[in-house]
Amino acid sequence: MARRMRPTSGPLDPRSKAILQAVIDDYVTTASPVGSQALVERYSLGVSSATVRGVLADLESAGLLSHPHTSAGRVPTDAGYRIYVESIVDLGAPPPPVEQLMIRHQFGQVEFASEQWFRLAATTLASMTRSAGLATAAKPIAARVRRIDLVAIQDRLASLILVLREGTIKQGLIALDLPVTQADLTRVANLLNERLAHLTAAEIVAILPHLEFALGGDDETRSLTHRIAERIARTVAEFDAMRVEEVYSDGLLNVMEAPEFAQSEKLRRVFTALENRAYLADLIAVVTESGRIHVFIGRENAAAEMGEVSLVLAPYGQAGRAVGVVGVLGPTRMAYAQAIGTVVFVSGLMNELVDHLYA
Amino acid sequence: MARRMRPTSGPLDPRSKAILQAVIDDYVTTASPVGSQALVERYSLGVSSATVRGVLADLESAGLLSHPHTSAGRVPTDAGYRIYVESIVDLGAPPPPVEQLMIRHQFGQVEFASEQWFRLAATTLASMTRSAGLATAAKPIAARVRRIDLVAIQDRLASLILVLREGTIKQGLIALDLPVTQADLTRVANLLNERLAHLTAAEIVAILPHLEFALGGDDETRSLTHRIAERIARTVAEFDAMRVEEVYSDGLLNVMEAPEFAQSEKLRRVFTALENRAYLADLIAVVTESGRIHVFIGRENAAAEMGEVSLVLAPYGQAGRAVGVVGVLGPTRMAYAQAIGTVVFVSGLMNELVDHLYA
DNA sequence: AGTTAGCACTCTGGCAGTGAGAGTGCTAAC
DNA sequence: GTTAGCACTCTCACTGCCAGAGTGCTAACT
Repeated sequence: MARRMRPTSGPLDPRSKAILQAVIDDYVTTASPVGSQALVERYSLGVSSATVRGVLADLESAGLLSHPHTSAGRVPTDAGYRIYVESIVDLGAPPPPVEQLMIRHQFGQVEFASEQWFRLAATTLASMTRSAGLATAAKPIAARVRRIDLVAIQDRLASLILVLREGTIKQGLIALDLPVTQADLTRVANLLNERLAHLTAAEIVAILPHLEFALGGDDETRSLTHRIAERIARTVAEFDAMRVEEVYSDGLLNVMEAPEFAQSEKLRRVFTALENRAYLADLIAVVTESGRIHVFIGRENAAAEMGEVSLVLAPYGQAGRAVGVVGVLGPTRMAYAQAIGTVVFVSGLMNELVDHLYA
Repeated sequence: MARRMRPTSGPLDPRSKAILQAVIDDYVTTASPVGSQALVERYSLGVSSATVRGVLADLESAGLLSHPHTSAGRVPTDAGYRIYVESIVDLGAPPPPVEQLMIRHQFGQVEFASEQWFRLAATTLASMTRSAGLATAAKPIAARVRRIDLVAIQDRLASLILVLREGTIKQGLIALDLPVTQADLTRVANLLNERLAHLTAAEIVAILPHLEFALGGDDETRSLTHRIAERIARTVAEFDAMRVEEVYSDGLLNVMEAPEFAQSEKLRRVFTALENRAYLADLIAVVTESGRIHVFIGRENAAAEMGEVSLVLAPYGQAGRAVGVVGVLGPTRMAYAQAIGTVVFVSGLMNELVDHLYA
């Protein structure tokens, strides 16, 4: 039985690989353990069920398949999925051209640089993969101010509205020492727009000392302008420091439909993991830093709640300027090829949109 | 057996009412059908289990209780809950003073007129009632423009930023016939701010014809200004026409924990109903129009997916100016008294905030 | 050597049967 | 009108049982 002696770490011979792939394909569609007979019937492997049984036993001792119980078929382990994913990660199965066209069309109709991009990305991913779709906004490394506006709310209360280059709008309140009119605020806003447009937080801080001298007007106006400029710098810096602003998700219902989540307890764990976004933020950081697509499979996830789901996440945007993440979340038993192809496609689309924004 | 002959439509005698209430209280906490013995043990009803059995049989034939099977205890029907709710709807059980104080404090820390209000309301309701919390923004009947800003994006593309009195920010793109600079746009924005501030959509439309004459500047600027003013009127009108902008929700996980949703199929139906927001929008319309708290119990809901959940929804705001809705969603087996008390309390808080905004 | 047919073995899932427990409805006495 | 007593019903958990599916092993075959 030299076969059984093969070191578990070595690369798989083609036949074993084909059979592993067949097991995974079958299990992904049927959701039930797959036996040797079913394999020879459904896939043209060119060998008998007895031979397949031998290979299955090998794959199991290599840790790629598992056995719910003696007389059940085989189920892929996370390691098995891993091997499978490694062999397809570079390409996946891209969506059919017709769908690609449809989706391009939809993206064309959505407003420039608005949060609708990300919602649409999540929705598209969800409906194409029948899993949950995830998307984060493209977050600039160092955001730049595009436009500043000040709105009088009450005597001593103003609202600061900050439009960043990437289209993000930040709003905040400013309490004032002295009563001001909308006209005062408009004047200050115009001044600030002149001086601060296109600057980053650091650049604003750098010119703060020079700002006061450059300004005309009375003492109060100068001090007010200075305070607001500081506030703007702080707001932009806070935005820069945020790891992930928000994760848009859609199609969580698709995940609920998977038979493995029929007992709502498991489902609950997944939702809990998603609701506390810290873990997701970690994964997103990994993906953006590496700059390439990642597949996180089941228990490979550090978070125990994620033990039965997989994530396919891809970064998009321009490294060093603005990056975001799109991806899908589904049961470990996921159609990885399709999921990877779709995520790659959508991240490509988002790349184009970001390029357009920075052109 | 005169007892059994009582017309089912008549008002309940005090003892029956007390027993119905005991059944509901017990069932709400234990989630399992309650029998006559359990009732006499746990509640001081002053009568024997045999008597209670008689009353239970009456309540059942009146359609207020039901019987999963011969030898199980009683379970309240939707009609039973309805009777119960009618008797407490005016007051409910307000949250304990300590909690009230804590929540007031939290609301005090949140920014004025921002969406954080509504998120906080939903979160607060969720954690206090251990159900899902819901909240919509206070939607003005006729929104007024507070501030207009125009940002140059590209040569012939500008972004319109519209701040409404209620704090809502609307953003939209405007394609331009001729290339313009940010300076041009700023000039136009200043003009528009002068003329359109504090106006409603209808009022803007009314002054549109006079706008052009009043303006100086060249033909192009005049036509641009006119076009943007039209666009503003349209945007505000669209906002007015929207029934419900967004429903913030939190604590859906709490609902997942209820034993009646252990099979995820039922859960899925509820989520589906919430995801397609049309039905929720209907309910919200009912509540805002009536101006009072509403309890929608189980199958009373027209939407079949909602057959196993109840909603407690209360309006807040100022009738005729701006109204929104807060509430909770939970299993039919819900602690109605607590839920009603909490919703009333939170809607009161939101009232104060709105009053402050319009003061 | 690798492959295959045959076969004994194991384990699950569904089904019927059983008994304890809970709760009812009815009746007769208070 | 209320209560005690009791026969009755129905569920739930447990058991034993059987068919079916799938395995692992061995011996024969190419």
